[in-house]
Amino acid sequence: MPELPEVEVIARGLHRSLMGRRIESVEHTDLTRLSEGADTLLPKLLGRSVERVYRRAKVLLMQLDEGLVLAFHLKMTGRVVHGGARGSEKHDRLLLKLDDGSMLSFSDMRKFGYIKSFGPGELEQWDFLKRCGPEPLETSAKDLARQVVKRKGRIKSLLLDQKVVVGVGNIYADEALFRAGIHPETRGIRISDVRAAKLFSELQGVLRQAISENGSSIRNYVNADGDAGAFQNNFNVYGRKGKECRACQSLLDAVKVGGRTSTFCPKCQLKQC
DNA sequence: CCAAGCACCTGACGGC
DNA sequence: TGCCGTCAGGTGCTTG
Repeated sequence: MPELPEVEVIARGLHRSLMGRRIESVEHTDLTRLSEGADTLLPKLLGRSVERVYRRAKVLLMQLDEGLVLAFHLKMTGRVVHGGARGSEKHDRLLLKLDDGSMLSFSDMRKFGYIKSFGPGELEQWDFLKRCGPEPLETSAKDLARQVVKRKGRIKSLLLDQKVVVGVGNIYADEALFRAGIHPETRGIRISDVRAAKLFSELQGVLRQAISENGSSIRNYVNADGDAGAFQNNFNVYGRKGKECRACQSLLDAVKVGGRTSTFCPKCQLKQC
């Protein structure tokens, strides 16, 4: 579900509300298909305190005491929400009670998401993170551009490739391509260095703006407090097929690129093969 | 190594 | 009302 801005907003919210909280009990688990069984995960959690919550790529990371780190990948429909006491709900996978009586829940309708735990020094050895490319907001647009201008793949797929750049999903890839005036099917190798740098500069802008507006809510996303984001009101193309381009009033079109719907303006984003 | 396509899962929605 | 196809914010595996 969430892309970089949504995970970042969740991480900041949880960091504020969970710092110093201790896990008192596990109220509910459905860890079927999660990477770790309840028998090994749950004993590690009891009595641990939260020291820091942060994000790397699209992964939410919770640093606990004794060097333990919990990693949450939300995939398409995962949620991590902190709030008042409540009973378990249909898609809850893990429900923790904290020492102030509040609850932390991880739920995921489609069950693509997962939780992994890491002991001291183990997080750095995690293959998933080792394979990840640069963070888009901590790398210059020029350096990011180098990753795509030699590649034969279509630019939309390259933006979604976490080895090229992390954190970008279907929404922000389409929005960045629109802002840069690049057709999603354009081959990386057909894009000049200057236009590729412009693309990543626009990507950085759209990601920053989305974070400042609490992320985008299409159907499932809510932040750590259970509130929806607002950036979906600023979409230029995502989910707007058949509507008028905000820049030129042409009707927006959509194609499948790498199996993902890619919405674009046929006039503002000319195809260059 | 790179590019592309399908698999994983549940639910919402539109057409008949 | 119900059945069927299609679609959904991501990634992993397999195939050329």
